[in-house]
Amino acid sequence: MTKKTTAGLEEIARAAGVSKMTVSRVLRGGTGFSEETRDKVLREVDRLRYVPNRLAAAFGTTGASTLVGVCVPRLTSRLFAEVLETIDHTLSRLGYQTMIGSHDQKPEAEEEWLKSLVSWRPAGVILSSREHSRATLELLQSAAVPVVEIWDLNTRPIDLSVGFSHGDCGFEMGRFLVGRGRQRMGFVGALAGAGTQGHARREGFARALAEGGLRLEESEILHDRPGFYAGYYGTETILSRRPDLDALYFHDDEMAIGGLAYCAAKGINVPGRLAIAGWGGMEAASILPKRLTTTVVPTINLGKSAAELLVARLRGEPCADVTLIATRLVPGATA
Amino acid sequence: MTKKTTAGLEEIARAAGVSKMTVSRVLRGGTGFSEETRDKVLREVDRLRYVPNRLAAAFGTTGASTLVGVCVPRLTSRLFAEVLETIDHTLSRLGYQTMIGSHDQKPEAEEEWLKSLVSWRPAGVILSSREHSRATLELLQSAAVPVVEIWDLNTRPIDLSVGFSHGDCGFEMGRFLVGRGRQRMGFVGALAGAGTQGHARREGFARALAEGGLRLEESEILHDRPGFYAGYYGTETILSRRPDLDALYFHDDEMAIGGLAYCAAKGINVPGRLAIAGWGGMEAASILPKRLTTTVVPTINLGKSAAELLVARLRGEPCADVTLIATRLVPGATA
DNA sequence: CTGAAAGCGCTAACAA
DNA sequence: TTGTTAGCGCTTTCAG
Repeated sequence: MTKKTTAGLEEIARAAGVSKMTVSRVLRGGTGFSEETRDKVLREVDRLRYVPNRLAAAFGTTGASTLVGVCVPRLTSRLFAEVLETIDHTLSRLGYQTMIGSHDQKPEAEEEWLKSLVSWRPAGVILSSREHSRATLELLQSAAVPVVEIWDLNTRPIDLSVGFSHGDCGFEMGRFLVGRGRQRMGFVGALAGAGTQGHARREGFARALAEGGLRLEESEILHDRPGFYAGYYGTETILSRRPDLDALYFHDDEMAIGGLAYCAAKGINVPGRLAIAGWGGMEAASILPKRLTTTVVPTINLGKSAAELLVARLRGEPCADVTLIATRLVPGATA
Repeated sequence: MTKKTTAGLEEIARAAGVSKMTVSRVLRGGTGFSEETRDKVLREVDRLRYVPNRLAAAFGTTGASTLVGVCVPRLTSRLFAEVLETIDHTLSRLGYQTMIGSHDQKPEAEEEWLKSLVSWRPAGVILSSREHSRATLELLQSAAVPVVEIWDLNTRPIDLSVGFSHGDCGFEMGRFLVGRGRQRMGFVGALAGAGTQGHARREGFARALAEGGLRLEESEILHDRPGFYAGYYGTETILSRRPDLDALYFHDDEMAIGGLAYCAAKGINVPGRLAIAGWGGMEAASILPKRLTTTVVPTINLGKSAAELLVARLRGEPCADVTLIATRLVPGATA
């Protein structure tokens, strides 16, 4: 029963009256064969419906597969989904294939995923968490594979880094709200499964307030995933403690929209009595009754850069170690 | 320079004083070795930081890799992201790894992805589109690989199908609105990149109206992606043509929320003057000022079932060809 | 319970 | 321009 199911190089070679090597060369579009041979080979490839076996190819050339592992916090996070989709498109256009993983902010999960990935001898790895376990670092080291760290810019990357500074996002928004004359500001965040460095934004935000002679009056960090619910209830909680706040900076847009929903439900005037600012730039943010003041993250640009840089590195082309992707504060009608 | 970079079975075998085969057997947890041998081997595996080479394993056993290809319309579609995430988790827990793809509703894109996938000799494939190109079908056939079609239930599947009926979703919502006494209903949809069989829901919806002695008065199908914007403008357009409509059924929740935003902006009373119903069950739908009337799709359940069925099939266990996943109409405050 | 031999389909290196 | 040889690291098969 060791019958072969599909035609291999061997069959094509025989049918075309050449050797396997010649077929291989033609298929990989190199040089070293005549026009005539090429046509003959391609004809047979087509006729016999040859499907290459990349498993064999990758295996045969120890350490030159076209598999790329990409690990994000969650596939269901809108921003990361955009990044992932862009990476996948870009990579496949360049002849690589993506193996995904998600770590949900747990370094052990990333580690376990990587362990499994490395056994496929990938050509490269794209990681999106800031913290890596010791074992992860060792694995990466011994796998001797290019690594791109994305999202949160790492100025001393393992290898390559593409991203932006969350602290700067927060700082910029803080300065913006100070400029708008807000006096008593609060932050509503979420701990679990954030993956978005909300705390760094909060700190940058606080720094900007301090620079403006103010302070971050109150923070409400939910032990929950960021989302509409969390934003709604977080707003309720923080306002019950400090009804005098006149501005709220949220972990992200979904939470900010939850906050807006709370205000709408309770008749709190936005931005008259309370300013609301989000982060991330989701589509909804720009259409909801009042366009949300937020920071737009260019996910497409980020994903494309990450994928292209990885491939450049793989091809031995020179490439920048650290690539900053600019975010953009977009003032809306809520702050 | 043909130096090996990592330890292989060979090295472990030598270090443990046994043969490669014994190491292989121990590692795969089969039988045919003593306690003592196993401990010795595992100790060396650990000490030498052995990383198996799955490329070699998959290659060596022609047609038995642990790769599973999953193709969805878009990674950025919330519902599909949930399905994909669940599939990925389930598969990796069962020892398989996911290779993703997205086709953006274009059969050729699915075909191209599949062509590339098949060259990795995957153990199985999960597809989410209803239409497949002729070449796709042929490839699937000749790859002789289990196929699970998800999302839109296919009652005559290529192999296995897991999903629900979009027509039934629409029908159920139609009957619900008729029951609520609505008289003049419209549908707001979107064509591009839907991947969600919106037209099937629309038809089911219209059928229910007909059954109630009514008809679908007006449809506005945008040549755009479904989303907040599309919902907003679609509502504006359909109401400008038919200001007398008293209920609107939307392609999905995002569009419905866009519609709600339009009503809020124009002071249209919901549901007093206009009822609004969505589809999909996004989180936001249940918190926005008024909880949206919608149909909840159990994405987790769907993804889990699909992955488990595929694995059952791979293991030769008996499994149902067609698995219906029940959706649930959740009445809110908008209809 | 353990081992030796063969081979999966391809590509690198060398010949011709 | 083309062909030959060897081997990637593992598993299957068969023999101890």
